Amino acid sequence: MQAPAGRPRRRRVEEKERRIIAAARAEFRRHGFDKARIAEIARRVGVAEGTVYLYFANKNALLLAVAAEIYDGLTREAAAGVEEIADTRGRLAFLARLHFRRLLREWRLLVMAMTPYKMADDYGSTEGYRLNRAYVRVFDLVIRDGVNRGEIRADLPLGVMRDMFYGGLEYAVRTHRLRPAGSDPDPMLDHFLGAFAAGIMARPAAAGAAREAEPVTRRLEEVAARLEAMLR
Amino acid sequence: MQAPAGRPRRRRVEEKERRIIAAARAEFRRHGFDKARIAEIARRVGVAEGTVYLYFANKNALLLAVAAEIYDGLTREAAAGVEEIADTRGRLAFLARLHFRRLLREWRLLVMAMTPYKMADDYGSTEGYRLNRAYVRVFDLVIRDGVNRGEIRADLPLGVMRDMFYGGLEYAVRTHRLRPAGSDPDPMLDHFLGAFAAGIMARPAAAGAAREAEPVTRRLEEVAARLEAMLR
Amino acid sequence: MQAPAGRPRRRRVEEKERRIIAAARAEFRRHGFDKARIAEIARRVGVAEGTVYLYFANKNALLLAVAAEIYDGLTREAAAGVEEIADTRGRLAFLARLHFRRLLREWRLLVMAMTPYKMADDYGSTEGYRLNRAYVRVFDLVIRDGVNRGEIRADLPLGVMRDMFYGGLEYAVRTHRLRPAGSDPDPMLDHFLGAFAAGIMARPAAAGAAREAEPVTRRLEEVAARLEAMLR
Amino acid sequence: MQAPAGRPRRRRVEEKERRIIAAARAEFRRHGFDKARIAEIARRVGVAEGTVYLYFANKNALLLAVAAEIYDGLTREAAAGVEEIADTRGRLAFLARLHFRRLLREWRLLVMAMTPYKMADDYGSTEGYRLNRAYVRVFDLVIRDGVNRGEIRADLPLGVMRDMFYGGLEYAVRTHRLRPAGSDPDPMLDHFLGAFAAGIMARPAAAGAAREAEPVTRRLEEVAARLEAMLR
DNA sequence: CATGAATGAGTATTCATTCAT
DNA sequence: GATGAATGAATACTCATTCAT
Repeated sequence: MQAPAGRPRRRRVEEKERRIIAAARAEFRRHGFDKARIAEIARRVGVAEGTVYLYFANKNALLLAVAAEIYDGLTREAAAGVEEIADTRGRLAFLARLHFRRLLREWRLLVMAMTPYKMADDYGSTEGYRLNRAYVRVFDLVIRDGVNRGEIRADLPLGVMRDMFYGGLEYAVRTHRLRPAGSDPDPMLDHFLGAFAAGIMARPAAAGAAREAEPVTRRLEEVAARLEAMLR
Repeated sequence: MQAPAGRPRRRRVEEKERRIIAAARAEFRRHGFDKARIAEIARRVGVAEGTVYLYFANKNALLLAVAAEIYDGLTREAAAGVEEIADTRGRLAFLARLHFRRLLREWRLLVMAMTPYKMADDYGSTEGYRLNRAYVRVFDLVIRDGVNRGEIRADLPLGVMRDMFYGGLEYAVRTHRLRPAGSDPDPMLDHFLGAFAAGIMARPAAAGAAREAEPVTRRLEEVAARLEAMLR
Repeated sequence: MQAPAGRPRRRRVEEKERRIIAAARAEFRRHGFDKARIAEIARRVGVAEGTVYLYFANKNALLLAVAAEIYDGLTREAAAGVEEIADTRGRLAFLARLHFRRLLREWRLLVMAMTPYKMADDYGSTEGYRLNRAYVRVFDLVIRDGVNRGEIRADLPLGVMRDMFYGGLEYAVRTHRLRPAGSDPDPMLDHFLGAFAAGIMARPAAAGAAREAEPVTRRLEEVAARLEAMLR
Repeated sequence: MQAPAGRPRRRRVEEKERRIIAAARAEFRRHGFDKARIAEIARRVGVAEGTVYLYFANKNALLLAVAAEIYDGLTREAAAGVEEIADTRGRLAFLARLHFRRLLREWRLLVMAMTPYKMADDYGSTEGYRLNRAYVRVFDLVIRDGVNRGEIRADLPLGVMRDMFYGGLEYAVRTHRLRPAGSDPDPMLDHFLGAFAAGIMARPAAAGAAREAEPVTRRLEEVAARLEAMLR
C-alpha cells in the first residue's frame, strides 16, 4: 500500500519549483531584473545555484515564470469576477479596478513582466505575449458579450477598445503614483469608466439625449451652487 | 583690444554639444541604452571619450538630452499644428496622429527614454517628467479650450482624458507593431479618435435622439453662460 | 539449482561497457574532450548519468578507454599486417601507411588522446604510455628483425628511429591536413619512406662506391664481433 | 628642446606590453592555458585586470603574443646561428640542438604555443601558423642551400624533410623527458642527425663508402677502449 | 578645453561528480 | 546495478567614469 515513490518526489519537485518562483518574485520586485542575483534566490530557497538551473534555463526564463504566475492569478481573478457580474458596465468596472489595483500594488514587477523585456522586436512570438493574450481574453469576452447584447457599439474594433482600456489604466496608475500616498483612486476610476463607457457604449435613443444634457445641467448646478454661496 | 571671444567659442561649444547629442541619438536608437557605447559616440563625433563628459555628466544625462531634444521637437510640432486647426476634434486628431507616428517610428528610443521613469519611484521629480509635462501641456490646452467652447465634457478630470489618450495611443502603437510591416494605421486611428471623442465630447453630433435634445441643451447652455458672466 | 548467473550477467555488463565506450568515442570525436558531455553519452546509451560512473571512474578514464580501444585496434592491425609481409622495407611501408591513415582519419580523437600526456610531467607512468608502448612494440620488432637480418643499421638506437618514424608521420599528417581535402598522400609517404629507409637501412642498395667498401666493412665487423665475444 | 611627450609615453606603453607578456608567459608556463588566470597576470604586472584588455583582446591573444615572442627569439637565434656555420650538416646539427634544447627546457609552454590550440581545423589560417612558418623558413633555407650545393638530395620534397626533422625532434624530446633527469641528450642527437643526414644527404661516391665504414670503426674503437680498460 | 590610458566592480552559467533511494 | 536530482566551484570580460597631463 506504499504509494509509488514517484509521487512524493514529484510533489517535492513541484514544491521546489514554486519556492524558486516565489523567491525570484521577491528578488525581482526588490531589485529589478538586472540587479536581481540568482545566488540570492538560491540562497533563499536553500538550494545550490546550479539547482535553479535545473528548473529554469536562465534568468529570463525565471522572470517569465514569475510573470506567468502573476498573469495566471490575474486572469483567474478576472474571469471569476466577470462571471459573477451580469451587466457589461459592471464587468468593465470590475476589470478596471482589478487591473488598477494590481498594477498599483506591484508596479515594478508588473511593468517588468508586461513590458516586453528590453523592447524585443519579436514580442509577438514571445511567451510573454501569449500570457498577455490569455489575460486580455477575459476583457475581449466581456466586450463581445456586450456587443451581442447591443450594449456596446459594434462598429469599433476590439483592439482599439482594449488598447484604450489597458493603456489608459496603465497611465492612470502612473499618474496616481504621483499623487500623495493613500489618495483614493476611486473617483478617478469612476471618471475613467464613465469616459470609456461613453466612448464605446451604444446609445439607446432616450438615454442618449438625457446624457447629452448632462454636462449642461451639471454646469447649471455649479452655477447655482456658486450663486447660493454668494447669497449665504 | 581682444575681440570678445565668448560668442564664437560659445557657438563652437554648442555646436559640439549638438553633435554629441546627435551621435548619441543614433547610437541609442541602434543599440538601446545598455549596449550603446560612449566610446562609439565619441568616435563618431571625433572627440575623445573624456570630452563627452565635459558636456554631459554621465550616460543617463546623455539619454536625457536626447529625450529632451525629441520632446522639444514633438512639443513644437504639436503646438504649431494645433494652432492651425480650429476645432477641437480636428486638433485631437492631429495630436493623436503626430504622437502615434513619432512613437511608431522611434519606438525603441522613446520607450527607452520613458521606461526608466515608468519604474522609478521618484518619477514626479524627474527631468523626464518635466519634459513630458511640457509636451502634454499642448494637449491640456486643447482640452481646456474645448471645455470652454462647450465641446468637451466639463465633468471629466483632465488627467483622466490625458491618460486615456496617451495611454491608449501607446498601446495602440504596441499593437500596431505586431501587425505586418506597412499596415495602414489610419483606420485604427480613426476608430480610436471616434471612441475617445465619444467618451469625452459633450456632443458628438451624431445620435438621432441627441440631436433632438440639442435645442434644449443649447438654450440651457446659453443660460448658464449668461449666469456665469454675471458671476465673474 | 540456481543457474550460474555470472556469465550472462557479466556478458551484459561488458556489453554495456562497450556501448558506453562507443558512445564516448562518438561524442569525443564530435565535440572534443572539454565540450563532450557525459550526460549526452549516457543519453545515447540509454542509461542514467550516474551509471556511466559505475563503469568508469571519471571523464579521463573514459577517454583512456576510448584511446585504449583505438590503440588496441591499431596494434592488432599493425601486428597482423607485419606478419604477412616478409621484407623490412615493406613492413615499414605498411606501418607508415596504417599510422598515417588512422591519424588522418581520427586526428582529433587521437591527438586528444595523446596530448594530455604530451604535456604531463609523469607521462612515463601513465596508462596512455603503456598503450603507446604496446603499439610501437610492433615497430620495434620489425626494426630488431631488420637489424638481425642485416638490413638495418645496428648502430642506431631504436628510440631514435622510432621517434623519427612516428614524429615524422605525425607532422606529416599535420602538414597533409593543411592541403586541400582529398589530396593524395601516397607520393609524400613514398618520399617519407625513402628518406627514412635511406637514413636507417644498412645498405640502401644504391651507391656504387658504397658497394665496393662492403667487403672491408664486413671483415671489420667480423673482427669487432669476435673481440666483443672475447670480452663478454 | 623638450622631447615630444608622445615618445616617453609610447615607450612606457611598449614597456607595459612587454611586462604583461612576460607575466603571461610565466603564468602560462606554470598553470597551462586553461588554469592561467588573467587576474594573476594583472596582479603581477601591477595593473588592473581591465588594463590587460587594453593591450590584448582576450586570453587567446595573450597566448598568441607569448608564442610570438618565443618564436621570434627562436627564429632569430636559428637564423643567426646558421649564418655563422658554413656546411649544411653543421647547420642542421645546430638547428636540431637549438630546437631540442628549447623544447626540452620549455616543453609545456612550447607545446602549448606550437600545438594549434584546441586542435583548430583552421590552423592554416592562424597567426600561430604564420609564426611557425617564419621559424621553419630558416630550416628551409638551409635545405635549399644544401640542395644547390649538391649536398642534399634534390628529389625529396622539402616538407617531408621538415616534418621528419621537427617531428622527430619533438618525439625525441618527449622520449628524453622519460629518461632520468640530467641525462645527456647529445649522443642521441648525434644519432638522430646521423640518421637524418643519411636519409636526405646526397652520397658522393667516395665519402659514401667512408661513411658506411664509420659505424664499424666506431664499434672497433669502443672495443679497443674496453680492452684498454681491462689492461689498466 | 581636450585627451585617452587606466580603472575595477560585478555575476550568470556549466557540468563532472556524488549519493540517497 | 541503476537512478537522476542536487551540487558548487570557478572566472573572463565590459565599459562608464576618472584624472593626470
